[in-house]
Amino acid sequence: MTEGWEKVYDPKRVEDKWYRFWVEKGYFRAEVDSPKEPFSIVIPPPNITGSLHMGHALNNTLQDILVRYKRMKGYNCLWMPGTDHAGIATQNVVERELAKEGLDRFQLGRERFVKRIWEWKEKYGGVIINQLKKLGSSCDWSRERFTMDEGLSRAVREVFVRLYEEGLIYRGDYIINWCPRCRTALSDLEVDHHEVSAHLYHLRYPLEEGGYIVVVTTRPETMMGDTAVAVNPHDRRYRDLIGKYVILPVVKRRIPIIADDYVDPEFGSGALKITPAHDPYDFEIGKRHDLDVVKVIDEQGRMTAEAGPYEGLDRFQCREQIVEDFQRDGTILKIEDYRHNVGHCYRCKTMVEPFLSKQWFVKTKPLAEPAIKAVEEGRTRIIPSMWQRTYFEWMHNIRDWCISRQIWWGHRIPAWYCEDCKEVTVARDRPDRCSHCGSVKLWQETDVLDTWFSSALWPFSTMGWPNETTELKLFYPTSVLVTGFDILFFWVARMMMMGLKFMGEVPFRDVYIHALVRDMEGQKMSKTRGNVIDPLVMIERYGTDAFRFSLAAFAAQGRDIRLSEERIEGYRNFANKIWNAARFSWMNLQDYQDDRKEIDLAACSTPDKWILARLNRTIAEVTRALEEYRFNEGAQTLYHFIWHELCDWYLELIKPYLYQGSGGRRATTQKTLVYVLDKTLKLLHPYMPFITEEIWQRLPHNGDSIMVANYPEVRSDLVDEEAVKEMERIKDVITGVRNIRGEMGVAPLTYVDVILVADDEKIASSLKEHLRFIQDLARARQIRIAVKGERPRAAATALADGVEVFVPLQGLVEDPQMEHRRLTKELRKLLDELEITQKKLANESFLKKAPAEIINKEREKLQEFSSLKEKLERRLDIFRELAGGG
RNA sequence: GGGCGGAUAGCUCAGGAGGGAGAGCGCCGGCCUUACAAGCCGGAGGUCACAGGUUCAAAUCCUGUUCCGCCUACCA
Repeated sequence: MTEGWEKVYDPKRVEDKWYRFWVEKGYFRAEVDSPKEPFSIVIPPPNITGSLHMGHALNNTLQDILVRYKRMKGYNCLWMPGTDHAGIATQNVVERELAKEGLDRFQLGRERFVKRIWEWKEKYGGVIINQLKKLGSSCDWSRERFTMDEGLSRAVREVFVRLYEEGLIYRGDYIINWCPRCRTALSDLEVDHHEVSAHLYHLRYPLEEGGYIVVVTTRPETMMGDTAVAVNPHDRRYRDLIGKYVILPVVKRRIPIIADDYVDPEFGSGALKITPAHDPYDFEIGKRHDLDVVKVIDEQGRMTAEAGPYEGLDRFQCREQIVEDFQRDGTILKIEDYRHNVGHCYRCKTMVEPFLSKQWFVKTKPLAEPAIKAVEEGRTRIIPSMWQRTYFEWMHNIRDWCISRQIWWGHRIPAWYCEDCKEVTVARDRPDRCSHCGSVKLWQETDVLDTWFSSALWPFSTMGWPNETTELKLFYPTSVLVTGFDILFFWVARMMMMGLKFMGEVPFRDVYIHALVRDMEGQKMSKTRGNVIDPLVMIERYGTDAFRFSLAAFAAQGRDIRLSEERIEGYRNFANKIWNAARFSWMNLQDYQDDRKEIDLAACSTPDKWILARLNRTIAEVTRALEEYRFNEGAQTLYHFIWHELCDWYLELIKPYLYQGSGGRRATTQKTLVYVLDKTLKLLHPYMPFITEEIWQRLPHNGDSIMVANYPEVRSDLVDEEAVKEMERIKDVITGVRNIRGEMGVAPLTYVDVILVADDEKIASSLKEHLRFIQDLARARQIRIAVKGERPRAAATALADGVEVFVPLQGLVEDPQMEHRRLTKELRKLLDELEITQKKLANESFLKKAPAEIINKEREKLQEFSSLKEKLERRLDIFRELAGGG
């Protein structure tokens, strides 16, 4: 009888099946020759080293919801998938692998090492893609891209050359962030600052003419690189010393005392040691004062020959050693505890070293301006809008972007150096001769580009740029970018700059910034904290649909998500609820015949009309929510409609019609049921793709797949407000009786009698018409209906709109206290509300200034409350009488 | 130092273009009522952080305070 309809929904049996089906049917594919309006999203490409974490899961769930929704809405959808080569991260992974074999990349050499990474990529790089599929992502996999593809690499070279030719890429000596472990430069963004415990060392630097000056530093190991001591020009203490010399301890170098406004006289001793090679601001000061630059730390974080006796020591060992030595010889006057922020490599957590070296930079200001303007003018919207501020803040203070990396995995910079004239030739392809002297002795730059350089081109490079492709014409600018705020600067801002520069148009119309997923304590999930919840485990445990729905339900705008497994469990139950509602429907649709006709509202029962009205409200709400990226509101609306309206009420109400309704009534009910289920499943499909497809296919339906069916539209012609009001009254009566039963301890199986006293004939006849529902759902046997008739004395009371509900109960005469207490409680609540309303209406300025609509509403409330109050008090009198013995 | 966000039921959080406080989970009471015990019915529980202000009306708007969180920054 219920073949294949187990009592408990089993996601495992259906998910892979439908995913394969969709792929085989080609539903995920975008069309290049379609008249349909385009809708496009490029995926934030996950790193090839990555495996699916909560961030990916949320990010891709939201994208998939949007794409599935738009696809059903009739758009020609392109969801462009792909992966990122993740330069440093990937190189690190493969280096670790080598280390296990006792090798390092230098032993292998560049070529073999890069080959080794490609091999690794072929083997493991697709892991995350399969995980995305597991999540149900409906990307156009036939277009999958990789940032080191031939096509994308060509785009990278093209952009590099053009920027270079325009003078927007330059090469020069600057202080950059250097990771001594990765042995590469990092951009400012790739440095994580966090507070560490350290010390402030007060060092005594002897003056040439005798005496000394005290400088304060956190990094005594850099002192051999000092080339000046700076003081504030207005600092009286040192005014006389300006222009004098200090003899640097250890290396005995003679260095000047200079004056610079940068020095804060309030801090420390007011004298600052200047190490131009190892501090970004010292470097600036050095330039201003034309100071020497002495490097004392090398690219591996070890002391150089300039460090004299400390040569060869690691920078931290050197600090220990020098502190020990200086304590012994009295150079250190004082050591204070000190907490300050220090930069760390975002990939390997090593403390970064400000390091002077020759690097390639992008001049960002000219690129940032149009990107700022585009957002100001609303050509790109950032949602929620609070992130706009952050975007502007960063864009206005943008600094040049260091794009060269001293690693081997990545796009090698297309610049060639001439051995003869030492000049640089930048070209799309390897040049035959030096563009300056014509020499053929050329060697290519060994540095590669920052990974984010290629991802900045992603929205157009994936569509075939620099060729003028149909894809670009159709799908650029993309409709929306969905991403986390953590890469707003890294990625979004740079895509804006590059998109505007090379496409002359913004890369996306909307940017939807979603929250970060945290654990239940609000901590960022991380492997080191051990608080990671693995999405794949959640999928395994609760099913993809429940998991996706949870993420969407959590995704309120502008707030972080604290994921709790209990909530996921709750939505697993929701999936099961839907399954069982479908199961029930299926059982009652065995003889259903699709007459292919429109719903005839006139032929519908009141519950039918009610659910149709509620359905339409739901369609409107969910559609609005999705259009506004309010995923959680859509989820909430669906949850409430399906569980608390469709299941709790409608399915219960129609049981009598389905079980023993006469032919016509049963058929109409079936028709409405099929209609409502069909629309509901479609509404839900973007959130829960698998279970909706499974059920939809099992129930009467038209079409091959729910994922290419039309998304429901509001049908106001199917909304009958009168019927809704009528139904709500019946529901209130039922709830009233249930409440009495519950409160008075009537056993669930016991039938009660009910007396309904209606305010007027119309209400009475409506009640009469729907008697059956009250009998069934309130478990009432006899129901008497009267208009303003005599109220029974020994009966419990409930009130609904236009009707008083009485349930005569044995024992009420003997123990009237119970009902008295119940009514008193009701009355107390009512009186509070009544008082508020009365006060408002007694207030003259309210009557004068409030809109008529509100005043009317208050008046209606007053009427309603007064009438209820009267009724309640009348009942209370009776029970006071009974309690008091007359 | 600058910027941003949060503070609502025991817990996790919605809501908020100002007009009768919501959900899930948890809790209490009762039910295996033939779709579902991953369920059904009923119930309790909130001075919407604190102090001012605007308004006829503030959880919602404004100002300040406190406490949390995040981003950003060259005070050695």
